[in-house]
Amino acid sequence: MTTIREGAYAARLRAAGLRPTRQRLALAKLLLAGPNRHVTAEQLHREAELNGLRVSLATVYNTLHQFTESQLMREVVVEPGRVYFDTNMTPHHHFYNVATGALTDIDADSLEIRGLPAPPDGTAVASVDVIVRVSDEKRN
Amino acid sequence: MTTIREGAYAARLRAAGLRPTRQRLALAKLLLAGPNRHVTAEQLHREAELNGLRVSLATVYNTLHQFTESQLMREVVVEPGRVYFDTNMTPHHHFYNVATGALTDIDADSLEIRGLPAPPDGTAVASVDVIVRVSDEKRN
DNA sequence: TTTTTAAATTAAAATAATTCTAAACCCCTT
DNA sequence: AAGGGGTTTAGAATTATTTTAATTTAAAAA
Repeated sequence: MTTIREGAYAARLRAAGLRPTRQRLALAKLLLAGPNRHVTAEQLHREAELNGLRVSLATVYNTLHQFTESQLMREVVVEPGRVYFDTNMTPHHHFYNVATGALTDIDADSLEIRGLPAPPDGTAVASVDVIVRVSDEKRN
Repeated sequence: MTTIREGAYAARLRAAGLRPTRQRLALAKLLLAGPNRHVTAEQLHREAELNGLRVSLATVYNTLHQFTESQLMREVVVEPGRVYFDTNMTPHHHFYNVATGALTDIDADSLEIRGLPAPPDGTAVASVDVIVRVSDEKRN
């Protein structure tokens, strides 16, 4: 027992095989406290600095990717050059507002996909991502 | 009747409001002759040069985007930094082999999506993209 | 506790994909 | 044949991300 008491986030990082460093802990708190979030690396970096954490953008990228590998988050690509990191790890899909960039979750349970053909020879399905692109309806 | 006879590709470009220039015609032939294709800008650029067309990468990008706007093609984003241009304009989805980068079409008619919730307030569904990620099954 | 070791962080440079710029060019009409 | 405006181009610029190499820090060993 080297440490008397260990925070819940430190424990989660350890469980994922990641050393609970200052910056990882701070980012984990920003990301994983409260409701699910969709953030870009740039957004999270700005947010961290606003909260007084001195952290480089490279570290934010590293950390987001490590969290993704460790299944603490997932990545969502909606457009060229637009990648979100998503803290919602339950199976789900997304609405993507092409005008505002806003992502909204769609619970996987509410969606049923039937008739999916067999995948190409020698391959197996790893995951299914549905992105429903939406736009402001006033238009037209 | 300014021109006696006009190639089929020139006519298609005109119909899309694009002047049938040498490079646009050549790229259109590469893309739209034969079966449907999934290409990156870089691939098409290399292919054009192999076929003796002197064309800059910027023009390939411009042309692919113009073709996309004109509904001659569509764009498919599968991963950060990986954009394919797809000549199949019938409604369809994709298998994406994460190991090889290969895209395979899934006819939209074969797929049925039920239970899609209402889109966020003030928005209307523009399109639905399904990407089924597959990997080599030998693994494991 | 101090030392050691390996991992993590950083600034800065590098890379990759794409877009912009401004000049040269060419398609089309007259 | 000539002129005008869209088109093409090389190269610079931009954006997003990754790498590098040096420094710092956390965890283990002494």
